[in-house]
Amino acid sequence: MATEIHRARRTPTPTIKTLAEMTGYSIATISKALRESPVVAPATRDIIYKAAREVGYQANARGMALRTGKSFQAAVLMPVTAARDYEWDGVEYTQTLSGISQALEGTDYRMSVHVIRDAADGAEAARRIVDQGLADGLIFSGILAEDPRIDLLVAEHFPFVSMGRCRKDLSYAHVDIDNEWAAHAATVRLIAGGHRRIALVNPERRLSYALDRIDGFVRAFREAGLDAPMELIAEGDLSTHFGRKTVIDFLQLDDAPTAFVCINESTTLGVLSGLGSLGREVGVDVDVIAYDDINVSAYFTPPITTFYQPIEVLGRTLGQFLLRRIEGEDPGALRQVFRPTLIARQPDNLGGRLSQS
Amino acid sequence: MATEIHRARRTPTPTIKTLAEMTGYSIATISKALRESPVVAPATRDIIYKAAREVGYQANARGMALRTGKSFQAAVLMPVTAARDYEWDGVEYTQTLSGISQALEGTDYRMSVHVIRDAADGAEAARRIVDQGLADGLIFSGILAEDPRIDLLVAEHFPFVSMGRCRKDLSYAHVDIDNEWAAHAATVRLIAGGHRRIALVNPERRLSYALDRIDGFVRAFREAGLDAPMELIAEGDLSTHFGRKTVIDFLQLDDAPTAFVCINESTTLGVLSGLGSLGREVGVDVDVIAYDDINVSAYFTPPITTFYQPIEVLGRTLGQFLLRRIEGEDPGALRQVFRPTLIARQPDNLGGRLSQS
DNA sequence: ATTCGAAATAAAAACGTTTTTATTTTTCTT
DNA sequence: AAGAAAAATAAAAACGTTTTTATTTCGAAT
Repeated sequence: MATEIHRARRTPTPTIKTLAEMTGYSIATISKALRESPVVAPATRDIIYKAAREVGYQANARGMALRTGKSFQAAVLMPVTAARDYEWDGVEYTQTLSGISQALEGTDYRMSVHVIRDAADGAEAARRIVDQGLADGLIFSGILAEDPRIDLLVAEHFPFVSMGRCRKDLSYAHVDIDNEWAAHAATVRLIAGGHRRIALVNPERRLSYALDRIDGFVRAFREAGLDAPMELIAEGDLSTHFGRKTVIDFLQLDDAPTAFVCINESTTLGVLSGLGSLGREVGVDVDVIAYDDINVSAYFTPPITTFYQPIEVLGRTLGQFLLRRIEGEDPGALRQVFRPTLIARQPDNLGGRLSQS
Repeated sequence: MATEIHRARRTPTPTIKTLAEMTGYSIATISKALRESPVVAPATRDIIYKAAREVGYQANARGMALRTGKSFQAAVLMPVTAARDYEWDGVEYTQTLSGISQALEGTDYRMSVHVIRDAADGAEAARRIVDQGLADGLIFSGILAEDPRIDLLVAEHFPFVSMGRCRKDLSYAHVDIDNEWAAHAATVRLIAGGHRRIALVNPERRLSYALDRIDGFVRAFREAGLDAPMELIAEGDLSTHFGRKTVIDFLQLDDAPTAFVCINESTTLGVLSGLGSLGREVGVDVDVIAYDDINVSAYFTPPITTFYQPIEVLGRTLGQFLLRRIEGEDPGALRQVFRPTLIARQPDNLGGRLSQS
């Protein structure tokens, strides 16, 4: 049997050298022309472009990378729950990645994803990316009140954009959801409905946005001249299990909550599951306001009032900001805080009904 | 004000040249020693390794890439729904990515994610990855009965592993879930429970696993000496909306189904939502068997019987297979089909109860 | 008409590897 | 002890760019 020819190269992939031979110019001129350098004569530029198009020239990323020291990679740290038994942890990353990738489209940058299991893991990954030059920029979320990654990257002058803000006063590019505002709005709404015992189903306190939400929650009570029920702030991971457990625990209290503000869709499902098990009905016995990550609250039974913020938009902004950071733009100019929109699906006036009886 | 020094290099990152100077050997020997080439004397190797450890030498990926023509990237095509109104979809992809990344840990490979919006997009991405050498291997899912990506990659001898099998008789590395078996098992279970009118909530027929599931569905009926109700096979995207719509449509039929076999968790939620709207109760009026992607069916009200397959394991296998493919291993040896386990949470014997009345 | 300076292009070096080829050193054979 | 073969190492080339430095060309000024 004849030897098989693997991957027979039809034409040896065109390089800058190919173009040099085609046009008679030197490779230096070719390079400059393609980079739109002003030193090369317009006429020459045109000729070179034409040749490039003709053979379908694509700059070799590896050559560029070696010479420039860049990697043309935008790294994203993607958190994945470390739990052995996987539970939906409500971390909706596909949309984020989609948004980032949209922003990167048409540029020389590719998106590389680094899975991290916890905060320490994330810090280590950031360190590695910086030290080994694995990427030219970094995007990450799950920002801690004191986040070592932000400290590191700011100190190293490494381009990055965080999804979320830490509590330190540093200048860095970021995109965030206005959690303080949203928690405030949700709580105000429930207080207006007559609720006084409102539970906040919240993430762990070391997460920066957990604190933001507590701030908003407390402010709503304060503005109503009430004391916020701090003992009704549950702290945990974002799993469905946590939502369920919280409801079951809290409803055993003497002075049980009549309403729940949930952190995300995953916990909301758990809250509904818990209420179902206890025979309580949403909108009748208890009110729930949630955060809609994946646009599915409409399908819960009953549909739940939520705050909605399309994550893909955040992702796109993250990507755009990162590109600008990599270009050297000042981080101070690159910040955006989104306010989610309220989608009312429940009257949230259980309290009102209660007081009538 | 003095000029600020950005990223002051403490020590200029050690290269192979640094080691050459340290040890007195030539860079050629250093390279060979680090690559564990047998031509270099063991004693020399030790000296070089020691020096490498001492300065914390890390091979420069860009240099390696240029010289070897490799990219040290494992590309993953991640499908994201093109729908404007985002619906729960692809939530389980984070688990896949996590598994792949686990397999890549400790190797020189990084994971780059390419978001694709539809099948055509995917084919184009694959083409680009091959032509531009963007990666050394490729992983993708959402396999069509006739998948152009598989055709392309097989023809190009490009290393890849698919999550799912196409219907053509080709030799290629793949990982899959035994959908035929699972659909069969679910249907058998419902038939045994007394159901005759069983609906299959299925993905579009051009997807290979949609056909597998139909095969299993039909086989279960045939083995029971019955005709499969082909008119009760609903075809659509995997959205929650689709699940809901299917239920509402089907329950208007004269000869409406008494049971539903669902494709995934998202559609299941839609099915439950639909049943809720119609005032039907799961386990009383209708039985449902689902596929559990993200382990939350236990939290539905009521909990739903599901087939469960930890996606992360699939991801890990995908990654491992890809590495072996890149090493040049024969694709014929790299195939694995997983059978999900049944988690019974409902008796599924509504039919039995019906026939008693 | 020379010379000068600017504009355009070419040549050469460099980025950090791996690999091929060449050279030196060692070991063995007689 | 000389020579050949084998082992170990060194030198050089190459991968495809970008960038710095050098050279050529051309028009303008004297």
